[in-house]
Amino acid sequence: MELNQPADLAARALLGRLLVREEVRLRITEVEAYGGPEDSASHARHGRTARNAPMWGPPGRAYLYFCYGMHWMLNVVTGPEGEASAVLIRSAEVLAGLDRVLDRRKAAKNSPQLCAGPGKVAQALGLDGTFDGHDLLAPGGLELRNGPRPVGILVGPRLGIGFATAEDQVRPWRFADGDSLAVLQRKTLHSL
DNA sequence: CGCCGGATTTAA
DNA sequence: TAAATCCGGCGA
Repeated sequence: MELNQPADLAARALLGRLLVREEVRLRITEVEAYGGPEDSASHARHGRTARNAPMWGPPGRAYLYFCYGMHWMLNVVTGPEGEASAVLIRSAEVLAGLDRVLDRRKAAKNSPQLCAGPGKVAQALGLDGTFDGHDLLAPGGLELRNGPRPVGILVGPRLGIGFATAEDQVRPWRFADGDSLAVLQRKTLHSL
């Protein structure tokens, strides 16, 4: 699964792939690439720390972090071991296990936006810090599997990175399935 | 050691 | 538009 390559390329390769945990199956519809210390928007921007250590690990592992004091974010580690990069899973569609997802997502109704947003994706899968470093390519727990690739891909700047340099803020490292409704801020995206 | 602010979501 | 809510990273 082409994860051992630069984050932006790996990010595109992750669109359409599946995240499976027990009866819940999600199809990835939106992602964002984050690079190493040279990327001022990345958690790796201050170098290696206990929190971001998984980003330097082998590709195909999970990197989970807690944000805004209430949300877990799921990333797929990419690139060669020893170099920091990861792909944030931003949105997904529910292919199976809808009852379980609705139960976990509390008040949410079954709309195309049910898992549109990184916090929502992690919540739908019931993820937390115990999945940090988990091998997504091995059977058991949370698994990443092949799925139907998107026909058209949309590209645009990453969201929520106002703290980054102007250059990194406009870097077109957000990717989405052009045919999916589970995508945030469609207006800021354009065809690849 | 204390402060600042964040790869967000939700409801008003 | 703002509140919820907490910990990582930085400066002192």
